[in-house]
Amino acid sequence: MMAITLKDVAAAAGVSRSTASRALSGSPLIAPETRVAVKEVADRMGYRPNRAASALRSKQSHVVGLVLNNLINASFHTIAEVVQRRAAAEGYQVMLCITDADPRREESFLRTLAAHGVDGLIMIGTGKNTAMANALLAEGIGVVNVIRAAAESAAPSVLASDREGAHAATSHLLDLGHERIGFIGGLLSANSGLERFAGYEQALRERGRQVDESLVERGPFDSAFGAEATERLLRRNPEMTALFAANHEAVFGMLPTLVGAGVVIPEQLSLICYEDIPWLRWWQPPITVVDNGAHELGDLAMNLLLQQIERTDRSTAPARTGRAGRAYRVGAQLVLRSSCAKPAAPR
Amino acid sequence: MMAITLKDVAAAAGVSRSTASRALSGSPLIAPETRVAVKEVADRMGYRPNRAASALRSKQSHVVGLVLNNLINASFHTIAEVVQRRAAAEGYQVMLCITDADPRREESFLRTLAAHGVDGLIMIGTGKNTAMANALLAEGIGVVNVIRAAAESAAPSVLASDREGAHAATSHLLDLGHERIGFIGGLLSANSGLERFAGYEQALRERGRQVDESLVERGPFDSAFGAEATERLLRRNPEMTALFAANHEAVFGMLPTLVGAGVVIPEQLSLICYEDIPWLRWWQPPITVVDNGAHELGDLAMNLLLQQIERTDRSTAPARTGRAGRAYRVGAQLVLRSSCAKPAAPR
DNA sequence: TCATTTTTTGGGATCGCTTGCATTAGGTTG
DNA sequence: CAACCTAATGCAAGCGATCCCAAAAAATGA
Repeated sequence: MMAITLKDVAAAAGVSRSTASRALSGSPLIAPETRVAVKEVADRMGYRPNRAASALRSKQSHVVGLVLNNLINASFHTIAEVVQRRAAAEGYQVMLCITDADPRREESFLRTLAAHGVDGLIMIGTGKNTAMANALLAEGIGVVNVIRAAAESAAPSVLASDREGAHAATSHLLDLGHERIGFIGGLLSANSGLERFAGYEQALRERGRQVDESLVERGPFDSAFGAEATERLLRRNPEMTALFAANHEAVFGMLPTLVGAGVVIPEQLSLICYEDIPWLRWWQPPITVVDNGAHELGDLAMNLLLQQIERTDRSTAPARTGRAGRAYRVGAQLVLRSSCAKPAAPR
Repeated sequence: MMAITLKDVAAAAGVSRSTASRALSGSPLIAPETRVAVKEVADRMGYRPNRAASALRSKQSHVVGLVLNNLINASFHTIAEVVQRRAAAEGYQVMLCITDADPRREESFLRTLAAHGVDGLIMIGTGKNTAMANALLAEGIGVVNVIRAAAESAAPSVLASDREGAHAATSHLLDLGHERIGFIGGLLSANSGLERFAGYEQALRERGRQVDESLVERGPFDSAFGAEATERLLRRNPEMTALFAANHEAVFGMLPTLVGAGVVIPEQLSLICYEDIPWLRWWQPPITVVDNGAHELGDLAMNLLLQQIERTDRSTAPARTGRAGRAYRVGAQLVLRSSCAKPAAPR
């Protein structure tokens, strides 16, 4: 069961292999009638070009790598979907790599992707393999960082606006007249955790207020923490009138706890969550959220990657080595729904 | 910036290309010392074998395809994660294909995957391209169906136990003494929708009861439908004491609606949901669910695929053509939590 | 020691495609 | 009509690995 090769098509069409190749790959130096004829024969025979051979010879695999922590997280699988869709639309396939944020696994994937000759890769990286990523870039492999980017990265980055998003959410609550606003966030070791807290702090400062650490809970990105943190905050701060959940995974634990504690939203507590997880829209009441723009992050990343690939395509010169990669920001959007109101007893 | 090739490694190690190749690919016919020496040189030089060349010559790409509807659905991205992890652990890369359940896109992906020379593929298919999938199988490309499988498929299938899961859930509610059990399900056009309804019906029948269509809501797999369906059921059936949500996406709309309507679980309504979405465990009260075993589905699928790949590896004979592929079932598990109780007023 | 077997290595063809260069066909111009 | 140019095609050389087959080296036995 030997597969049909270009040679077979050429023979059947009565042309040489070169001509057949040019006809199918859209080269301009070929007679239009020849092209049509060859294409027709190829179709009829069910010819499938051998990508491995093509990649070997032309140094173009039409494959891009996607390196990320996991697919459970909503932002991540949204990005993965967007990237895959755009890639497919442009004639590229996507190689999926899940790192669990482990630098060693990440490094191994980078090597493997390079071995597979990917034309480029998009990474939500750990920041620990920037040197290697830069080396790949210098070799002519496109690289785009998403969400996280080390300062030394020579590749362009698409970043979320964590600080701005948190700032907008906190400001909105302050505008409504809230004084005691709880904050459930990620660990300060995580970049997004740091930035969101900074946004919260900045908004308070701008109104001449200070962060009250008794209103702050920081922990891992998971539901169990969300549940515990919520309980602690409620117990410790009976006078808390608003809550900003900046740790998106914690929301899974937080909402049920609030319901269980009989807290009425927004009458007793105003609430804003980070990340627009679909079901938050269906909650009763619908929850106001900060949309971090996962869709746009993926889309822009793919655009930048395609740009790089096209560029290295035409000129063999590797794309701008040395210079630090430009950073693009995707805005965070405050999506107003019904979980926020004026505090019950405004001062 | 030419990459290091096997030739370079061989030269540096003072051996021939054949020897170097054998040393690195774990062939048994080579002196142990030579192997060590060559490996060391390769390491030191940062040699990365060119997979395209390797694939071209050896007909083994070490890439598998994964074809599925989307990554938003929890079962799907869980399966994707498991498959990717297992694949990576076994030295395979995963090419991700998102079809949106569109047969035309699916066909295009199958062609492309074949063109890329994948060693095998796992598909949550539409069932409309079985002929093509069978052809690929005959060509020696491994194929495994997941969740859905056409009868004519020659590839093995890993199926969920939708009917059994629904049967277990309904039986549990009947055991508790419930008489009027609502059903929110998927459209009968979807296979899982059909099967889950069948399980619900069968459980009722076994106790000598009939399906009351006024207790049944069927619709698309989305939150909006879940919200509306819940509202309709509550309005239409004040005497309904239990609810089985067999349409996992609908749950996002259903739960908030129940809360909004002030329905107390499980005192006023017992509830079971299909699919173990993480946050259902954190709900107040924690929701009893049917776990469809997404994790196991992915794991088993990958095992079967690897088996096929190994097999076609040794003997060139294509794996059992003609015969219909064997079907494996992954059991559904009723995970008891706190959302079910005896009906308030048992007869 | 020499013939014979076994183990290890090297030579070179080959996988299927792309691409630089040579060639031919067809058209234009002085 | 020769001379020349352009457009279309063909030839053949690789890309970097693998692997058959033969050669060399090492081990074994008589």
